[in-house]
Amino acid sequence: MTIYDISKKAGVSIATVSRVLNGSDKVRPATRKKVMDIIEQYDYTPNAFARGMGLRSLQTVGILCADSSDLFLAKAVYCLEEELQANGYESLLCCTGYNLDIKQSYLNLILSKKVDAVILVGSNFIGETDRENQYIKDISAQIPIMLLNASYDYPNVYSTLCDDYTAMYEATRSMLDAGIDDILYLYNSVSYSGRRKLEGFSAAMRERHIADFDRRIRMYEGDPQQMDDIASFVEHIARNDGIVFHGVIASEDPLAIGAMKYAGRQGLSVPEDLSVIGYNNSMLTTCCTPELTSVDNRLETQTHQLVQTLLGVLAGEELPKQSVFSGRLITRGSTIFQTENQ
Amino acid sequence: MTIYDISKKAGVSIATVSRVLNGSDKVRPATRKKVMDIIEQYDYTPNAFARGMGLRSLQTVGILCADSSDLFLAKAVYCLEEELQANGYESLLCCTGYNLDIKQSYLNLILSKKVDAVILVGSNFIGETDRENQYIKDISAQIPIMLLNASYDYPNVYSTLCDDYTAMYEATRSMLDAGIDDILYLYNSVSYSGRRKLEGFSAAMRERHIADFDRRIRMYEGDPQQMDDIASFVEHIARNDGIVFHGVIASEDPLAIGAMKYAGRQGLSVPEDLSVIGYNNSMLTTCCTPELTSVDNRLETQTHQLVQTLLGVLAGEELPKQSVFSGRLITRGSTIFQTENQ
DNA sequence: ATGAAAGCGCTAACAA
DNA sequence: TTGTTAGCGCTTTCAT
Repeated sequence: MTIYDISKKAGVSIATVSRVLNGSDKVRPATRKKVMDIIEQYDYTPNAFARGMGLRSLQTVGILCADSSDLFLAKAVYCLEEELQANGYESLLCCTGYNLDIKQSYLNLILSKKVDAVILVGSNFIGETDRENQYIKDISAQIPIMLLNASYDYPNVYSTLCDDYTAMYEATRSMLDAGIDDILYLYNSVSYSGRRKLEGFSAAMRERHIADFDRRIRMYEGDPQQMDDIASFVEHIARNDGIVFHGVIASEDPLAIGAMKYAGRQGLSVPEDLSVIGYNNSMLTTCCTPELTSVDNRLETQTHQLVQTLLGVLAGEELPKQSVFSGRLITRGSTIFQTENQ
Repeated sequence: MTIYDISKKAGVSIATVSRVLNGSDKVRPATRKKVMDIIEQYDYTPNAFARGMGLRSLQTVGILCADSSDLFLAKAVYCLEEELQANGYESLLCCTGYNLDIKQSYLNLILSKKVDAVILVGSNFIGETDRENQYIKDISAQIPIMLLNASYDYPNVYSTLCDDYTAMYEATRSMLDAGIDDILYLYNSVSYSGRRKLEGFSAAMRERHIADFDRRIRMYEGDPQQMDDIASFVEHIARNDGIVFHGVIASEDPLAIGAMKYAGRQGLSVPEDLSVIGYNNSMLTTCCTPELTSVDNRLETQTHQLVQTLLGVLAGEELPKQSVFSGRLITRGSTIFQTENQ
């Protein structure tokens, strides 16, 4: 069923059908109705490809994320899709995995679909070297790039993120203020955001002149969904490396949960013997006992802002290149201290 | 940059460029190289829409899921994407929400993109009435429909699912065998799969002649990611409705976690005072203390099977309309009984 | 092995 | 208000 078939059946030209389809106001109501009836009767849907051939926008944005089964990324994608849809945009999602080459080819692919913009979800799309980020420059020459939870300063690239550095700095300060200074820092990603968190932690520790704090910074390289493996990893640090700690700060909630699990195995009680802070304020924080204190990076606020910025950019407005939100520590049972925030 | 530009620069015709692009073997190696060099030099990617105009397959399948932030659905989508990509297919994801009308329009949308097939993830795409499922019939006339975790008997519709009825029946039996027969059954969805689980539970209870067991079947209608709300819901059942129970079986892990949280609040210990069984064997099962016994519905096995079936169907093979896997109970600390399965 | 040319289904000038 | 027509970029016969 094509526009030709419809036009024939309706006794009008294809242009008129096209006008009806695109909601042009230059169609007589009677004509419109006649055409609409045929369209509905035959349940006709215009071919998206033929339509895409025209030059105009397709009201579509590409969303790339490394791993849609990651709790944080999945929620981000969901919020973005919802928000975009509410504003009349479709979204095209690709999960790229964590390999940069693949990312690049996915981006080309998505570009070939004439998206109006692309959203890169998560900070692992930004590398440390210029060469790694070249692909961003290339693409931004064609369409706007929106970064969620990452930052890159370049024309036509817009960043929305949480100030992970300060959030982590303050979370660390809270723990230090509670008198705990032998803190194990767990992380599992060296992405932009991962590095910022680590820097925030280090800054707070250095400021308080905590000796050898970097001996207690450990990277977990296993599957972050396997709490048992994480617990074993922590156990190994405590036992084999002889590291003593009364606090754990993790760059992701699952790592923190793993640390709590370790505590459980050792008969240590949380928070009396071990204080634990996670990051992302995900659903997991309320699944464990005690509940997990965690940094809320205001994902929904971020996705909302990102889409608003995107709409503005597409409308040709001048908008800030970077929108930074503050994180906030949500205090729950896994820490003994209180903070001034709710 | 179009195929014309490339052909001009390479000094060949567009047909030759097209052949190179599509890996035809009717191109002299020297010519191929000449063209490839230009393509790479200009980082040219063919326009997907123009390409889509031709009648052939675009090697794309549409994936629809209600809510990509749901732990189970997100993982399913991820596994499917991965598996499809490994087999040279792209995927187009749409999150539809739980409203049927929207589903329908999404499906039309996805169809207009000439996908080779569509995968419906989760059982909430199948309604109870014929009218609700009419859209499936319509679409299956055009392309194959793959159902994950749902079943519908119709030509060109292929189902891959877990036998939720039996899995839940056996889980219930396990609990009954352990001497617990005042069981609270929590659920939050009346989807096909939700109904099957409930039927399995009821069958086991009826078989043992448990009196009034249906008084302890309760539907939670709030946000399933809010453990606290779930806990309050359970508390309400216990207190206001005066229901006594020493076991909880839930149709989803989060509901079970909520029940454990309720137990924690009441000073009840799990599993001594309350045995709890969840469903899906998600990441959450190892986040709580004690860990949650849960039914593993073998998601990865299912997604693998689904994609294999899909590839076969697209290749014109004759394949079973329905692939059913058995669930298995993974016993963890939230129950006292042991089962024979690992 | 390569090129010329006819569509694919639609949009958007331009005419009427 | 409606119709005619020229592309959009590519694939695919059909010639050569």
